Amino acid sequence: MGRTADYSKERCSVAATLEVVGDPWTLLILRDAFRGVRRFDQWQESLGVARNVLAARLKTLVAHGVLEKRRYSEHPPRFEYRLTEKGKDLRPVLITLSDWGDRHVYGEKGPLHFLHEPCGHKLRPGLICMDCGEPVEPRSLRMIHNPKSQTVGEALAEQELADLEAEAS
Amino acid sequence: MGRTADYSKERCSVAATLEVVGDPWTLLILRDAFRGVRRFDQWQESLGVARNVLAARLKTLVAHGVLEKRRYSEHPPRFEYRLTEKGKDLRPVLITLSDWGDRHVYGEKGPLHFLHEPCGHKLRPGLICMDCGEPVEPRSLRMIHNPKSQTVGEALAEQELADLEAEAS
DNA sequence: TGAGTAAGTTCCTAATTGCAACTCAATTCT
DNA sequence: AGAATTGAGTTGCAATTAGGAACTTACTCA
Repeated sequence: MGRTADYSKERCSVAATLEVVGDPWTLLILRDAFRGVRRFDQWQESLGVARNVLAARLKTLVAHGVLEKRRYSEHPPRFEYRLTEKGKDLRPVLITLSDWGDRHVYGEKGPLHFLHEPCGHKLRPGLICMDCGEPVEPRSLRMIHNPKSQTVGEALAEQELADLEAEAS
Repeated sequence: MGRTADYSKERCSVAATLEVVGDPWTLLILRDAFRGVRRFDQWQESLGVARNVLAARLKTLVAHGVLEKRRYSEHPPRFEYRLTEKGKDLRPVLITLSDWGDRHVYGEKGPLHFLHEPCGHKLRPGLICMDCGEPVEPRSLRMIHNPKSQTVGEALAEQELADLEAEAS
């Protein structure tokens, strides 16, 4: 049937996230959004992505509540896309992706990095457990998987309903 | 020309990582690898991915040094795939993806989570700066982008050379 | 001898991406 | 005033890719 990967029958939070941001280009669109890109043509020029694909991606990101579409000019009707809080919460994903690319593809000379202003260093991110404050060691984690929970598709549908209700109020 | 997203001309560590793990299914293949999956048919059954696609993904993950292919039986020739150190370093990416899905799709009732054994809580991951130890606040980061650095394609090519030399020695 | 398993490969079809050109509404240059 | 430009897409077509199922290869086990 040739459609692209469909994770909606998985029961997994990783798959759930990928169902929203896992399409080709989507994460780079979001990277640009964090850099301040808000308009169609800025993305198009920055990424060189096909315009129809960009239009489709923006539409689904808006549908999932990651970006918000706003009219910023009435008279020539013009729109911009801004990260919602939900979208901004994806920053750690971008940071960890960037860090891996830096260390394993570019070998410390990465072209994109984050400056941590309080200390003035290039950010080397580390994960901690917010409950005990300790750094997360690989050995200290157990992966737990509850096969009885909702599928990604079910959870996304419910999420959309909740979004609609929130808007209505 | 209809080929799927090609990030190799970007100059960006995020794009670099996605060039390696950004194909459909790849991150779920890695998620399973972290859960202990090592064999072709285990992945095939767990994901329901087409076998040709799975074979192709495993091949590129091995080529990029994220997985290692080992023969675990001589006589019926049988192979398994294990995460390399480079592959294990992707764990923070999976953790942040999982955390976002948990919070924004499943709403705290996620089907997959990580148990932090030292403190016994479900892991709520937080990012810190490893230089100063402070938590990373969105406001405290500046994104720096050096447009003169290598493209993703150049860096990956160099990386592969380095891998080959390391093997030869 | 026949069934079963692991790890793929091959073949075909259907979706999707990529690309370029085109639309539409309004604004600015000449 | 008319022409060109800008922003934000849409439309149509060709080239790939993913999906699906069957087929191969090389053994083991009953």
